[in-house]
Amino acid sequence: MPFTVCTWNINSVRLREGLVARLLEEEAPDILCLQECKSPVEKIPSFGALGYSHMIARGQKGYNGVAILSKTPIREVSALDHADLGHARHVSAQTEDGVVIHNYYVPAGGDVPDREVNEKFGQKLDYLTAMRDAFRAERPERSILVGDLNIAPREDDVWSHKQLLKVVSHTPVEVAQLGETQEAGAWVDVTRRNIPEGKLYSWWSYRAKDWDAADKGRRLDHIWASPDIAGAAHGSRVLRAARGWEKPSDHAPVFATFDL
DNA sequence: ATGTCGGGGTTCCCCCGA
Repeated sequence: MPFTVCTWNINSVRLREGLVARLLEEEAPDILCLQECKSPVEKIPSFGALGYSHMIARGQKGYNGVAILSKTPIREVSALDHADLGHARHVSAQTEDGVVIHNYYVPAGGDVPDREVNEKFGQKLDYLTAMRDAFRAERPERSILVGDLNIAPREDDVWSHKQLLKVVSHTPVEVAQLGETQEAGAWVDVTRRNIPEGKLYSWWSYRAKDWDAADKGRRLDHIWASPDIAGAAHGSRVLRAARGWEKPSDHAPVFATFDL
């Protein structure tokens, strides 16, 4: 059975309840993973009326927050507070088919890419180290990792490699750290396996006058799979149009389909 | 330094975080 997963940094699930509903109605993924819900779990709107009656989430007031919505039953596997930040940045759940879905919101890391002067950058690196160590301790199998990883690793994942080398999200130290995390789990970057060539973005700043025309994007949102199921993935895409919806999130949804 | 958003609190503006 084909199985479609979607990841979307929604930047407030309560403010954008209507956009989530639109996505579910128009695209009907089997699983939708949200980040930056910015809501306590009990205040996340229900999407049960649209057929998504199962949700596993972690939330906190005002910041962060991750949720996994599903058409079919899912059971919680874990909710990890990597680097002991006290944040709601991860939750994982297992489908009835035995597939584990990890939903991550990696810290953005502030403005200055130097942990000596910017504590948030240090927290981002520490968070990635903790992720890496968790996958070294237990190699993922039959698993999918999605989320806003807040790093655009490849040169063609940003509008200008040269101009972003010192910008948090594309610095060599972050890219190396993300690479270690990916390697620790033998994770396959499904999006780039399916779309190996060309510029590809999932985020465009609110600050650009005309985000579409300027197209100064970055690929911060990712779908990875463990090597045992990565070959089953196809149909990866970014729903760029959602960035142009009314009162949009600054991130676009990313999709992949698995024949499992 | 700046741009534009969202949330929360010391609210009807200001701060933080992104």
